[in-house]
Amino acid sequence: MSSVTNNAAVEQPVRERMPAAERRELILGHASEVFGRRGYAGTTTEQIAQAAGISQPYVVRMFGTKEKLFVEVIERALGKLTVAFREVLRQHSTGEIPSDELGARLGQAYVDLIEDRGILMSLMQGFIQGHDPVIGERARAGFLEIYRLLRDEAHFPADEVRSFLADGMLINTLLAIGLPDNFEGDEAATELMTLSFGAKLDTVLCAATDRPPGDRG
Amino acid sequence: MSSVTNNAAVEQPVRERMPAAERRELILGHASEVFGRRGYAGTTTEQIAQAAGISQPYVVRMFGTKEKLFVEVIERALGKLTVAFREVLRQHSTGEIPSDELGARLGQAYVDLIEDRGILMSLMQGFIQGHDPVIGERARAGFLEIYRLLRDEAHFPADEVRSFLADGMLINTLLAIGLPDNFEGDEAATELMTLSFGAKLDTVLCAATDRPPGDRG
DNA sequence: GCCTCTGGTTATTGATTGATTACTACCGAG
DNA sequence: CTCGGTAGTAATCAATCAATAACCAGAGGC
Repeated sequence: MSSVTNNAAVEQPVRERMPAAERRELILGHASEVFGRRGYAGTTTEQIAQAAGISQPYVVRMFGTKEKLFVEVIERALGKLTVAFREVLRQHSTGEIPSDELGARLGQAYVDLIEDRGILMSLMQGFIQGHDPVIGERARAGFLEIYRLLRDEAHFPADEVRSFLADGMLINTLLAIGLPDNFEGDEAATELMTLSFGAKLDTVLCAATDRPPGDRG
Repeated sequence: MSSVTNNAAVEQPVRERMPAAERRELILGHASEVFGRRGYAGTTTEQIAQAAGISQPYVVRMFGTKEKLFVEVIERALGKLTVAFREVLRQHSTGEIPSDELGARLGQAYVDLIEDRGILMSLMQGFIQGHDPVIGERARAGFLEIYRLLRDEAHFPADEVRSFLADGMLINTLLAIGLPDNFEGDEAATELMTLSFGAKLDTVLCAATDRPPGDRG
């Protein structure tokens, strides 16, 4: 054995074997992030592979095609979103949350999702891809699914649902243009973000720069 | 003169020479539409060329690079948006529009822009491209420009501006997922679109299917 | 009638990129 | 121990695409 081989053995195998299901979820997580940042067409399977620390062909083979991977990504994001909402609804149904707080709590649940930016951004990238026959179909269905959930399960008046969704789309857009990462103290940007992100502002700004919460530099 | 030549003269030359400035604007218009539908990375210069009825290299040579073309497209969209808003503000300053109607009129001006879908959609595609160093920079600056216009020139309270922008982003998202073209009578979709597009609903649905306004098929 | 500027075109190329193929390594069961 | 299934990789390919180069045509001044 050469010393090189010895070294390789000593330096901890960064890539270890992993059960397929676990690897799959790991890829989906990284794909969410990359797709969310660069969009469907703007992302290469190679970029996702690098983010996940594996080879490009493995990404493709595990999901069949890039398109199928993307659909799974937005399906997963949609799932996480509805789970978060339904959890709030469950707490409401058990009396843990009074009716006059339900709206605020659902809003809070949405804003909390900002922390995993991949979820909201990849969803938004799915929405913007509405012209695509496959992706668009899922995007529309997903959007309406959320609409119905808020109207029929949370029993919000239709226009309140509309307003709720509008606020969500503004949040998505502000994240998409990268305002928290590039506002550089701009007064208008700060004001708009304060109004839009509310109590979560700190978290949003820290996620951008990797500073601990509370540190305004 | 041969009869062929005569024919050609009669059948209007589909491609005639055109002053550069005019050709430029024509390309920008078609590029808005295609970029707006398929996104920056998802659009090829060839698709834009075909839409504009010219060759692909001509598109590239006229704008230098695909990226520069895209930046010009969102710059143009931003321009049309601010012109529309400032026209309302001008009418307000001359007393043609009372103060208590200003918000509704600005909203109307935005919704009116739906008719040229390329404008709103290409802008949105610019927003979603926020990670790009060149495009993102322009997208952020443009968004904040609109924010300041509404706050400092229309004198809206900050939270009303936020709410106004949120409504706009919802409209953009509904158009992006292609809901007006693919709702197929879905009750929830109809309700949401009615609330979001208001009086412009007819126009939106007709632009989708090329039916004259009023015809609900 | 020639010349040149403007408004185009065709042909081509070098890089990317999603996908396929064929191979290797590890691990647990019998 | 070996055999098969699972978890991967390296090598390669066929398309696609933005960009460049080289060329062509009409119109108008001189």
